[in-house]
Parts: sequence; C-alpha cells; structure tokens
Amino acid sequence: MSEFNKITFRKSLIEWYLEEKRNLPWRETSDPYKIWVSEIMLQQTRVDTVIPYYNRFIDAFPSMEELASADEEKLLKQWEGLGYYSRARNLQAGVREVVENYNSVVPQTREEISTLKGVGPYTAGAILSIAYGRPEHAVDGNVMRVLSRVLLIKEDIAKPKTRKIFEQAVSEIIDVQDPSSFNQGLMELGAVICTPTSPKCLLCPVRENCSAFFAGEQNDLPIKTKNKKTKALHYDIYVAQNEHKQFLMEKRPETGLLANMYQFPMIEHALKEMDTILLLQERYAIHFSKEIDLGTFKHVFSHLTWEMNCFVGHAVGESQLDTCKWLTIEEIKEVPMPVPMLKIWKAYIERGN
DNA sequence: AAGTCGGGGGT
DNA sequence: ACCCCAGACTT
Repeated sequence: MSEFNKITFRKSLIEWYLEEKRNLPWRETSDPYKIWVSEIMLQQTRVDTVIPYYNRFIDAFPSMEELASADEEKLLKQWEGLGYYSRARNLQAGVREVVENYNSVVPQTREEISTLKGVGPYTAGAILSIAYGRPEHAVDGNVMRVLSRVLLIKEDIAKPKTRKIFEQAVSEIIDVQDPSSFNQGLMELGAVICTPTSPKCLLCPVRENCSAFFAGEQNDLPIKTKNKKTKALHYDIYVAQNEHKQFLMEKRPETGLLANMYQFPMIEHALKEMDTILLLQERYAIHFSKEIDLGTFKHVFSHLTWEMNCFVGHAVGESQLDTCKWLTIEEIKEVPMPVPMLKIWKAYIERGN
C-alpha cells in the first residue's frame, strides 16, 4: 500500500502524456474555435470516428464567421452520420453568439463560456484548459473511470450528482502549471491504458498512485448501474419515384429525433388500421404502386430501434406539402439524411435501375 | 433524477 | 447482447 501523492501523480501523468500522446488534428492548433469544434464532436463519440469529420468540418468552416453564416442544411450535411445532430445546431448558435457579442473571441471564464449553447460543464473545462491553459476541471467518462480507480471512489457514476465528486477531486489535484496536459492526460490514459475492460495496469504510468491497483479492484471499478433496454418501432418505408425521375422526400420536424433531417416517406405499423395506400394518399398526397420489395432494415439508436420494411415503386400525384420535396438523384446527394435512410438509399442505388 | 438525443466499435 | 464513447438539454 502507498498513499496517493498528487505531486508524483501529476508528474508521471504529464510526462507520460507528453511522450505518448497520439497525434490528433485538433492537437496541432491552439485556435479556441477549433478546440471547441473538436470537443463538441467528441461528445459521446470516439476519436477515430471524429477525425475525418473534424478535418472536413474545419475545411468547410475554417473560422467562426464562416460557420456563423452557413445555412443549416449545409451544416447538417457536414454532420451527417456523426449523430446527435443538435450538437451541430447548438455549436452554430454558440459561435454566432461569440461573433456577435464577444467580438469573435471565445470567452475565457467558466461563467461566460457556460452560457453558450451546447457548452456544458465538461466542454467548458476542456476548452478553458486546452485552449487557454486555465486550471479548470474537465470531467468526462474517461476521467471518472480513471479517478474512480486511482482514488478508489465507489459512487455510482451513472448518477448525475456523482460528477461533482470527480470535479472536486480534479480541482484538488490538477496541475496548475499545465492544466491542458493534465486534463488531456487523464482522458488519454482512460482511452488507451485505463480502459473499461482489461485495463493495462502494467503499462500504466500512475500505477504507483493507483489505489484500485494495490487493492486488486481495478476490474470492479467504476461502479455503474445499468440502463434499461430500448423499445422497437416498426415502419414501412417508401422509395417513391415520379414520372420525372424524382423521389419524394420529407423533412423531419425541427425538434425531436433527427430534427430537420430528410427521409423517405414512412408509416408506423401502429397506424395500420387504415390501408397503407390510403395512408400514403392522406399523409403524402400520392398514389403509390408498389413494384419492388427492398427487404428489411434495422437501425439501433441509443434509446430505441427502428425495424423497417422498405418498398420501391412509382408515385402519381403532385404532392405539394411544404414538408416534402421531389428530388433528383443528384439533389438527394445534397440533403442531410440520417444513417437509416442512407442505408436504404444505398441499397436502392446498388440494386440498379 | 430520469428521459431524450446517433452511431459505431469492442467484447 | 450489452457496454461504452473527450455529454448536454429538457422535463
């Protein structure tokens, strides 16, 4: 047994981080805007997933002014496939706020930066420490896992209130000389050494300061209660083409799941008391004649599952609903679609004609 | 405090 | 299957 020593902990962690850190695109800039973009993309999203999105996004919107003036459809197209699309809208709202009311300078205090849309306790601390070198805590899932082991904290990390315990712990042990490397070191350690299962303790730079390692409890931490399972929803999806080789697509509502993303007409099985052909006439003002059965598709979200039966056919009728558009193949490439619709569209294209 | 909000990869 | 991910927002 040995007591936790914050001096050697900081030194070991930061030296390891500076020596072993991965080369990531957002680590090659000190631009607070770019750090901000990376932190929003990294919310609940793995590094390897984010890298290509980050590079394309910075290429499309190199400065806050260019993101501020972008139209939402172009913004969502950049975010397409990354998920949690309100992140993109909130990021743009926050950037507009900074451009208009902060003279295009990202705020440097937790109080001010936390007022920006989409910037919560973690992201505020991450931007302040990484971009500005401020000694602010940035507690994410990695940090809670690492510190639950290092400090043998057995609170349930699934409970919102538990995060405050870790924020307090970080505040007490953070290195004020290099808060950026300290915070990023904790997260890097969680990502590559102190992993959820099979932590690589023999390679860990702070093993000598880890209470769980000495107690042999690293595999039993962190404590986290389970989440309940997801519900399944069943839909029929219609790839409907008119005589001008255009396809009917509708824009989802501006709030809720996949807000403002485009989809093919879809009808829930729960509404099956009416004939689906009649429902298509009612809801989409078309007469649809089914010609091809594209098969079944399944898509799992965090809290629900879509099971979809997909059909291709021709549509008669000039649907002029304001939520719907007839789009050519080329135009479909320009609108933002969620992954389930991308999968269906890909299957249709690869099937030919 | 609990539910909503994507999608992918690991085990 | 289930878990987790550089979480935030709404109710």
